[in-house]
Amino acid sequence: MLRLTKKADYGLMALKYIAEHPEATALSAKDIAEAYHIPAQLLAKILQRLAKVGIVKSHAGMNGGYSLLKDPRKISAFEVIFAIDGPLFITSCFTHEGNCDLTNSCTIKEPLARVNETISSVLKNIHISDLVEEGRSRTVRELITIRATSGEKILQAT
Amino acid sequence: MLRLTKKADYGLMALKYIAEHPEATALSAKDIAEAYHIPAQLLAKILQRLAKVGIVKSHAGMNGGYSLLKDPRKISAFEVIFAIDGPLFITSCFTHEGNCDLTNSCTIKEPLARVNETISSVLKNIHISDLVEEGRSRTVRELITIRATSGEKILQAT
DNA sequence: CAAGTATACGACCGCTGGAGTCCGAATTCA
DNA sequence: TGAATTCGGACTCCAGCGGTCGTATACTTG
Repeated sequence: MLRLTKKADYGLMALKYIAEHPEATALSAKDIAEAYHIPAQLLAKILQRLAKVGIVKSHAGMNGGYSLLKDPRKISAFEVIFAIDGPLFITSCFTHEGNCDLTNSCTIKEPLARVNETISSVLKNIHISDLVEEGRSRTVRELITIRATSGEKILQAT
Repeated sequence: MLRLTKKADYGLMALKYIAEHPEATALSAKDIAEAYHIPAQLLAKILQRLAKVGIVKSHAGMNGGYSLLKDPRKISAFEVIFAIDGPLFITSCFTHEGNCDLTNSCTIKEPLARVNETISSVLKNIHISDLVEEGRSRTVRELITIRATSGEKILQAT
């Protein structure tokens, strides 16, 4: 019902991969792409965008590639997705300032904006350092249960 | 970054409208569409799908239309969106059973599935009765702050 | 310096899926 | 019977995603 673009997916995967290899000074887009079996050219464009935002640094030339510019614990999934896909909101007619062509008729927008904010905060609280850790330890199950109860708390507020 | 389809939007708006007019035995798709300035034919198809699932009842013939079949407090935004858009997940390669073509390479999927669950639970806890109320009273601001703190709780768990 | 490797970036394209339309049939009320 | 309405399939239109290509540029190494 809600879809994340493949580009954002690839971006997160690539960042995770780089974070997992701190010993390498730079990893080429080609190498990362081969590791995940995704098109190299596409991944390169994604990494370029991440470089523009300052999440990643690019090294041209031989033995070049990309390296993290920020602490993995400081890179949230939100900013990655934002950098790649741009600002898209859950409600179709929601701009940065929340304008709607039919302000009076779209009374649904307010509660949906709340949902939008919830999703944003969740994504902001997930960092690529989390992705690296979860690949090894099995804390995922616990987190899911925690997540479920917190969801109920939101309900009770209504 | 995450988009809800217009159809789902329209469906929620229509259900809210019907819930706001309990005195009417049946509201035609045309009437609802005109109230919100949305294409009537499209809304009709949306309501048909909601009728199939049992959320709404259809009355053919003159003075026909649609009426709620369930208590507005028992209709969650989740089931409405699910009925209209079908099962779409945040990760592109996530089926009902969670299969992925590259199981080993897509290590990102687990944490994203958690996000997916979070969104689901939030949507399950929003009912169209909430939409009706929020259109009048100003409880939205409070709810947003509550939501923000609960998001932080999810963070702390990591 | 020259060759080779990598990023940088814009142009391009196929295609899926969302948004919306059209039309004929069935149903019901006046 | 006729008007209003739902029902449902088929259809068009088009934006945007996913992906490719080609060229320019930057850097490293021999």
